[in-house]
Amino acid sequence: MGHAKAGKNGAALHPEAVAAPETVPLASLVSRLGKFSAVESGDTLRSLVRGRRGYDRDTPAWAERGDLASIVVIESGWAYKFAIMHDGRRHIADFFGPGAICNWSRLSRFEEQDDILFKGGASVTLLEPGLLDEKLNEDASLASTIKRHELARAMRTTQRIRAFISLPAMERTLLLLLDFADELRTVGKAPDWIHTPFAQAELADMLGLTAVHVSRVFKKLVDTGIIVRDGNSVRFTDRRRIERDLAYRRFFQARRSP
Amino acid sequence: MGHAKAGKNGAALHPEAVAAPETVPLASLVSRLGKFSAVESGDTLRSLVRGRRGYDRDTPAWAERGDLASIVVIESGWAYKFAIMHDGRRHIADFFGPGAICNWSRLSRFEEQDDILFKGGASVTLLEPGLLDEKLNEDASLASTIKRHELARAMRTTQRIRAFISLPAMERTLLLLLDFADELRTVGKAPDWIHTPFAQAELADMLGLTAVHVSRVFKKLVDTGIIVRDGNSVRFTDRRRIERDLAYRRFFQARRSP
DNA sequence: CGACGACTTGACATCGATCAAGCGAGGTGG
DNA sequence: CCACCTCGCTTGATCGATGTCAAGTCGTCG
Repeated sequence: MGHAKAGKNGAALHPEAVAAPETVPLASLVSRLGKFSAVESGDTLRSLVRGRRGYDRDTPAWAERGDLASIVVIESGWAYKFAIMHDGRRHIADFFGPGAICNWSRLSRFEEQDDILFKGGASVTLLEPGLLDEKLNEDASLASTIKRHELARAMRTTQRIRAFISLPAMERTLLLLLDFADELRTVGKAPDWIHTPFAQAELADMLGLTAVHVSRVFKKLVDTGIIVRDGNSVRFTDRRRIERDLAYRRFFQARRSP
Repeated sequence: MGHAKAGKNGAALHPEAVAAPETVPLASLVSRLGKFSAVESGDTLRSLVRGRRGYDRDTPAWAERGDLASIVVIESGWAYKFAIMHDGRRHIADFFGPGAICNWSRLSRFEEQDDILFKGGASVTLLEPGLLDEKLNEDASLASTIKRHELARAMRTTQRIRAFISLPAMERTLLLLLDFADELRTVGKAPDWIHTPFAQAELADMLGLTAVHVSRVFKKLVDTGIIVRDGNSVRFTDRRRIERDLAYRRFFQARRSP
């Protein structure tokens, strides 16, 4: 992941990371929510749009400076939530793929004071927080859909945290890759090839490892035939088996066509 | 902690762990909430009590079997939330001291399917979930108090998770001890001596370490003069310094008397 | 007294971090 | 267009941190 072939802003060179700017806003989010409800919620949500924004290079947004006053929804590309620790290390607590809501949750409405970094090539839609709350109070079906979506994220995070605290590096890394695949599945892609624009140093800050060790873990995973790499992307040779071995629980199931 | 001197059910021998059975129910919880609001909420809460229960030895409660259908509030003693991982290891995700609500949160209302273990000597009060929701909808001030209390817990957990993923064993352990002190502070104790009934094997399952290594870490902390031990209890020689070094954030402040 | 559980300690193996060097692709400036 | 720089990744050598296995101590409980 983040291999040199993809360039400095890896995502910018990949079609799925720059496709969105001309599409209808919130397409990714609406597609995600469709996995949790048959009700079409696009029009309601689109009435809350306050603006859009694209990032051609990695761009941090600082909570303190009010950069995150609007609700941010990823249209395309990726972002992550991070914090600097007392020893100077950066910890990345969560990541966001297309359709994810970065800085709002009805489950835990308190201020997460974490900052967010938008990866180069990402584009986002901004929503009005007050209006969203209002809509959700009116529209119980939409509220319940969003709640189930948030719930799935929360449970996936719980599963990941458990692994990152207790398991060795290889299993942590595999589980993170499975989470990436899960995140991609949310927007209808059930990709063999898992692609994200994250650099190994960023993976390290998610995993609680060093970048050097992440590199070695990937090498070992390739050498033992567990994954195949092509530039920025990764493929499991037998994903089912890995999921079984790790007791991995999927939270974003592909939905039968209605 | 959990040193042999305290016996098999460590907590049972310590006065603060067996004091409650004859006191008014929910005394610990009400005392905690007093840190977040000047409003006295004892009578309202006590109207929800469905029963009480004491544990003379370590007792697991299985979510699957419906053992946790009521809301469980610790009167005295300790408990923790745990799950068994795919490799057979046990992970302990959170712990509960006197006054804590074990299996309910308004912030994240979804089912945490974790099981709970009540340490020997613990006694708990059971509340009616439906009634609590009802009360909170009626009583905005109580709802806001409880919400702030839950918020403090959530933020403390976030801080702990970060440390447990990224930091080495010694710092993890220190932070866990500070969290124990924080939990004790919630019920008005601002103890020099931090006392919990947890065994080293349990600390290990919280920290993502082995019991043997926890033992060595404690030895090193004593040898370097950072902590002093007396049987089951621990005291920091300079807590302020440790809190500063770890950038530890307290969430349960001692409240000025009103 | 004997069994047991929790903790301790030592020897050793493995995992992961650190430091340092090198490589290849892009980007930049001459 | 080429020379050079930077960035992300790789690799090797080495060190420290942590896990594993095994033996031993010390209380408690029956």
